[in-house]
Amino acid sequence: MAKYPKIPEATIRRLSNYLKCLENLENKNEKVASSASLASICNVNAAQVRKDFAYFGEFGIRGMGYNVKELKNNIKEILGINREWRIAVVGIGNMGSALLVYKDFLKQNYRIVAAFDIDPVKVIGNISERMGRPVEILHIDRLKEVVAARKIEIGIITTPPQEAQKVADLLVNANIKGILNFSPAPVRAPDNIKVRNLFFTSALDNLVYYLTN
Amino acid sequence: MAKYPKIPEATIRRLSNYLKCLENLENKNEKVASSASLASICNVNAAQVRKDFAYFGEFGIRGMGYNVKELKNNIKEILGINREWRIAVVGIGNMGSALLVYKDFLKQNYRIVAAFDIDPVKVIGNISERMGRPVEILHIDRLKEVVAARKIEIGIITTPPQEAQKVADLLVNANIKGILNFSPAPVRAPDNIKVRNLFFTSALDNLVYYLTN
DNA sequence: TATTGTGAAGCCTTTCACAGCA
DNA sequence: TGCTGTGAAAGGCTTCACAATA
Repeated sequence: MAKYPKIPEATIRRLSNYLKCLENLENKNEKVASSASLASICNVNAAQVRKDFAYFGEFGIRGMGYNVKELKNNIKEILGINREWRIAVVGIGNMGSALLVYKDFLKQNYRIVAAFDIDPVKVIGNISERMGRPVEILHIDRLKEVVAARKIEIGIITTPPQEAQKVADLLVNANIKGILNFSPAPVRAPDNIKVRNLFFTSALDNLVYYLTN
Repeated sequence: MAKYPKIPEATIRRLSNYLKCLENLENKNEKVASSASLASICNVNAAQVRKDFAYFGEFGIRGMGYNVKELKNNIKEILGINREWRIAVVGIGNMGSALLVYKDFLKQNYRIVAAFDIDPVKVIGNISERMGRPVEILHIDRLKEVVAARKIEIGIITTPPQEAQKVADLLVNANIKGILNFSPAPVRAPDNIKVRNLFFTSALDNLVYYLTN
């Protein structure tokens, strides 16, 4: 732990973005990117780009720029995503089902290795089977057992909002390390568990604010 | 426009969060919330909460706190979401279909009034029909016409990443005002169009960074 | 008395400007 | 020459501490 000195949170957020942009450049067969070109793609200042990287090392070549592939790998290592992360999805409705087959997770080494619902039989009949059922849907009662057996570290919540906190508690009890909550009700967990609440409406709210003001 | 003075971007982001927390409190029949209680739920400093609101007016009662319902309405007005916003979803795969029936959008006055795909016939046979088809799936060629006819202001992109920029260009051409991109490829648009790229993996990347470091 | 609203201080982040280097 | 890496300056945000007040 504490592999790096104190890094601005905003820098960490931007790293993910740089990564997506670099993958894009790689797909276009671009080998090199300058801080200026990355900055323009990501809507930030070029000095910001250089400073963000400089927290972690000297990744660039003066007079040249950054090697796209190398920089990509460096960012992955910084973020800790240069290895597989095993994930459980809880709540296999429409959104949960969509995530089970979401292609970008696979590409990024995020592996959904278990799926849970309160009513797996119904779910299989309704949605998941039609999507090719990438993982078996299990009853929520088996959460703790399966999280341990399959070495799952992250839980994604895609239940209705009324169930979200209950599921979060179950995940904590199952010794999960981190929770990503897609349901529209904020969930809490003890301080040693990292929680991210991702509200779809927040992205729209933000957009709308800047459209209005 | 410019209804308010210069507000920190972070404040706008937090307002959405306060709103979700207030809705939660309202569901629990809480009538009043103090800056301290909101702060603890939202993991911010109490002075921060008060300052965030103070940019826009005096919403609280000294010695008492904030009236949950009033504060909720004030935030909605600030964000500009105290009216209906009409939305088109482009790309009706698993994620697009899930958004078409996403309940929290309805609750928040976000109305998906059109859905587009390159192959509406196939989509209807595959996914959307099974979800009760809340809106008719139209061919992407009709985008511009339908955006105008239905007074659509926001476009959501849920296509595969290779198509995302093309769709963004079509939305711009259709005189959309804002774009929310759910595909994992960043899209760009002229400065007068507001764009938000929402990458699911970014939320995981962030979580993983703090799990690792 | 309890809690808001807020000026001022402190801290953190961004940007500038240029030295350093391939 | 051109672009990175970085110290210093500028700017912005958060927190403190307390006056205001229901």
